[in-house]
Amino acid sequence: MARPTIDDVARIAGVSIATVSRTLSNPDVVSERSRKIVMDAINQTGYTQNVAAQNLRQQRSNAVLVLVPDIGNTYFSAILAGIERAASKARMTILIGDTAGSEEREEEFLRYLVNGRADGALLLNGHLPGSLRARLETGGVSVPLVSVSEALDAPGVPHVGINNVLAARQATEHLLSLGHKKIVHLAGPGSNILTRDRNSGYQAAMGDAGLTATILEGDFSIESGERAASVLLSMPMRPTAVFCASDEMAMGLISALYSQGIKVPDDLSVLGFDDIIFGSAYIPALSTIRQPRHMIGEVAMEKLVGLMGGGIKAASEAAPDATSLRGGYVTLLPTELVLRKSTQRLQESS
Amino acid sequence: MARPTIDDVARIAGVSIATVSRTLSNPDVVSERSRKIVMDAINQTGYTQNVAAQNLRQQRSNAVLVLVPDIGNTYFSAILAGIERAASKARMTILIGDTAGSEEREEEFLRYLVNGRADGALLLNGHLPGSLRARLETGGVSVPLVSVSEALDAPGVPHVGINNVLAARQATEHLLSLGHKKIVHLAGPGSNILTRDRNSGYQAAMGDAGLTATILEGDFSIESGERAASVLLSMPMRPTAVFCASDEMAMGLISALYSQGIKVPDDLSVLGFDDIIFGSAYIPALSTIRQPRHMIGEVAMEKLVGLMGGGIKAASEAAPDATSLRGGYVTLLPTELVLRKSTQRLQESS
DNA sequence: ACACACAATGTAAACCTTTACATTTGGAAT
DNA sequence: ATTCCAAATGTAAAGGTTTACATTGTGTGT
Repeated sequence: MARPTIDDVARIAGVSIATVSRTLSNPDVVSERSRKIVMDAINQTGYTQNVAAQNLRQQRSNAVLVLVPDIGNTYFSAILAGIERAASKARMTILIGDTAGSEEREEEFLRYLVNGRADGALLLNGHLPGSLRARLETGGVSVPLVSVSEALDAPGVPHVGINNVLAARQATEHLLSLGHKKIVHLAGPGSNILTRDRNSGYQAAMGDAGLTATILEGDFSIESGERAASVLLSMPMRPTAVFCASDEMAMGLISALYSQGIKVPDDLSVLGFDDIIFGSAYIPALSTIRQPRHMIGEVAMEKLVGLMGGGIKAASEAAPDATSLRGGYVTLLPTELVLRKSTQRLQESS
Repeated sequence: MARPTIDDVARIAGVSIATVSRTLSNPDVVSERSRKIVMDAINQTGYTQNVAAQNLRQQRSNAVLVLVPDIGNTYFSAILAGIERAASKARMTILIGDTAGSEEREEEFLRYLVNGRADGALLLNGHLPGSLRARLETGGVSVPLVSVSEALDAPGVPHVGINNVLAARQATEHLLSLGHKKIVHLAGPGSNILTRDRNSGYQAAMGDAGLTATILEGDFSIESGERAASVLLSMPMRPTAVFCASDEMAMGLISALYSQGIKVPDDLSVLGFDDIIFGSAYIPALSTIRQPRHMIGEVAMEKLVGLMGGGIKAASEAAPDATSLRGGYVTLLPTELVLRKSTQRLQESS
């Protein structure tokens, strides 16, 4: 027997299909009696609405596209968990698209927005291909979009993330307060907006202290942290502290230093960024800047739902101390310095 | 101007909508000339097929549900990356459902299979609610399903994962070969099929060596590794090696031991499981059993696509040395012992 | 010149809902 | 009893495809 349709239910209940549809979508307008009969028929048949038909008729999918550069990366997957949560609260389905660094795949996924597979998108990849940007804004019918974590270079797209310049300044000042003067920043890829912000926060703090800034470019990965170790050690004036733009790089760095006999924090202080879950079990336990990744995801999703005119209740309540800029277009969630064992006061001996 | 439909394209091209549909879905049956005209019209209008209409008509969604216990967990997210990859190759969309341990959410997501949102599912959560199990098999129209990593207790559902008893035996024998005799196994939750398999692999190896097995129950998390440290230290006969059922637990354990002055591997050898990316940057670098998580995901997805009658080419080629049991129902991918620094030969001194 | 086969195209139905609008029903007010 | 109104229900159209079947056109073999 084929899947039951609304007609089957209507026939069994002895009402019209309109009544069946209404008991499901808008129960208040149908009489108590009918509602009961219909529900019985539904239970009896095991009927569920066909979403394809629903989507077709309603011209929306109740789904949102989430574009991530790498779903396997803890940094993103934690944000995804937050997104999932908010989505489920708003009864939305999420379609996760892993671009894997390919612009082609990126475009492919973004087509979901025009072919009706998704009603809006959360962009965690810091990029919106021009080909689609134009298209999405054609005719003034702009698609609900919000950039997450990594801001978009497009104007007018709401954003939720952290204040990277502030966070980097906070990080640098911590190291400064421990007496360090030769502090280098192991940064992310230069093309990155995140990186540019963090660089300027670091530079500002160093400048304020009358010190010279040194930036090493990495790519957030463990390996790039490892590679940084040897260049650090070969520097004419060996630094006493390094502020890494990701916990991964910090770990790679520390472990590579360790195998060359340099101990953290005794010989060198290392500060991470992100506060991924493995930092606390690292040896030494990693001092870092915490990003509220789960909340970033949640807030972003709530914002998107708001944009789509959906009826989620307290979009702002979730993040009581968020900063809003540009008239609410940009939401910056607070970061936190978490002090563990990988940074310490500069030893006078040296 | 509203989104162009197939009618618009047909009108502009001066052909029927059938021809337009055919040039898109089955180009060979339309003449070169028409194809050209139609494509021009498509480019001119920016037409894309409406998926809702397509799904409705074709009675399928080309989407699969992927049920995970926790999307934020690296273990799963790496598998997801593999799934994504294979899905994209097969031009399938994946819907990731994070059950977050709630059976209610689990059921909610599984309803996707009956309401037409998804055509099949990949189950990474080791569980299929009875309420739906019956329903899915009603009328012999069973839904394409494959369990991944954690086998299902349901019969007849294809599975792809690793040979946990073999892997655990391999792990234990490694420790044995280093001269250890007092080896305890820090296991996962007892309810878990994975755990039961690994336990028996460990027990078998210990039995073969004429040694007594000791199992400590954990839950795969860093914290449960930390907690294990104190119970390990308070054991009458302190073990010289511990085999952990996850890298997370291994790290938690090592770090908690470290803060109590016990050094790994000098005072105690620790072997992990999974080979998550952070193991190599850990101090000491973690010896572990590698699970080919990316490939597990890929193979699982390919298998599912096969079940759905889809036309993916070489489903088996991806995993040349996989073991197939029960007539292809169970695919077990090879694990690998990766030796790093956290295990070493038992020092005779003690 | 004709029949025939085959390729290309077109027509129209079907997929399953939601919802604007029309109709019915029952009761209240006159 | 009649009129009117509101609540409940029903009817039918619309949403955009795919595809079975029908039709048209073109060339081949006689």
